Amino acid sequence: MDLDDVDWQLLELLQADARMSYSELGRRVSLSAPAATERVRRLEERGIITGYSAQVDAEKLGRPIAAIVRAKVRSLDGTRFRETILALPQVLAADHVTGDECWFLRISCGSTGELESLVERIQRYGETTTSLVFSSPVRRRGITRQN
Amino acid sequence: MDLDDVDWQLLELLQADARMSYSELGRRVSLSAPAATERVRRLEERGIITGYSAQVDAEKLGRPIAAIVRAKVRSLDGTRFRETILALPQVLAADHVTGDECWFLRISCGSTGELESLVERIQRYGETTTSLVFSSPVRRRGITRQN
DNA sequence: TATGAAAATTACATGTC
DNA sequence: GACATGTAATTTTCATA
Repeated sequence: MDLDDVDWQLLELLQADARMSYSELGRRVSLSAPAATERVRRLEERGIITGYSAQVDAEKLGRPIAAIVRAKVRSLDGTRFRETILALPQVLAADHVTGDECWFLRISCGSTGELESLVERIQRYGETTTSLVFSSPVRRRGITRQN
Repeated sequence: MDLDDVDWQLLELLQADARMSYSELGRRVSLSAPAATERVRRLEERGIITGYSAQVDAEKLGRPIAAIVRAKVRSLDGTRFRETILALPQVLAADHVTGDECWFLRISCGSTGELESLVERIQRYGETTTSLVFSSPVRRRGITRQN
């Protein structure tokens, strides 16, 4: 997609700290603030930067249970599954993948009881396998330039 | 953790757009800019907000292959596994979970060849199961107040 | 609320094809 | 000469004591 060194630096800086000011970004990449601003604007426009989000500690927000639920969903039920399950607030991420167990859901909830009823709802669409998350040593590594 | 309505609103706003200015945040929650700033500062200080990051499109950055690799790692090899595998730039996330297949790795790479050699490296620590990601209909839902 | 800093906007310069 | 991309200068908005 034809990015130069400065674009990659900006991407890395913004993946590490999305609230960094344009002035500071400019300073770090040795560019004036307007030039840095324009670079970032173009990265957004091209769809390379898709958004900016605060990361929060789910545990501190009263949701200590994290789980990965894998589900086998029959293709006929796919639409309803997407409409109902994927819309639930406990579903933080959902990947449609190859193989027999075709959905991977990342779940966050307040108690094992809540997880239980959630899994039961998912099971109306097919078999599930649930794994509780002990820890996530790598949380969200940024995409870096691959040499 | 004793958050009020305004704190939750700020969390939702910042999870949706981490670059929103304090003035704008204040406007949205009917607070002065300094008051909003102080609220956010406290959320950071309390560890509720852990950071801010730009989201990027891996595909547009030349990494069209996303995969979930599940690995069975013998506990004796755990330390070396953490040191070597979890440090790789292709590993975007890693969860240590309950059950036999004790690691879930989210992989992003440029080609199936790259994925292959990565999986081979992981297999030195134990058996793996790899699923290619077709799509991720839910990418990173924010944590919202649960009623 | 007041001050300095940063963002947005405008105009202008430079380099590349 | 036209376009992309940068700096400089100015005004408005924002951050922060």
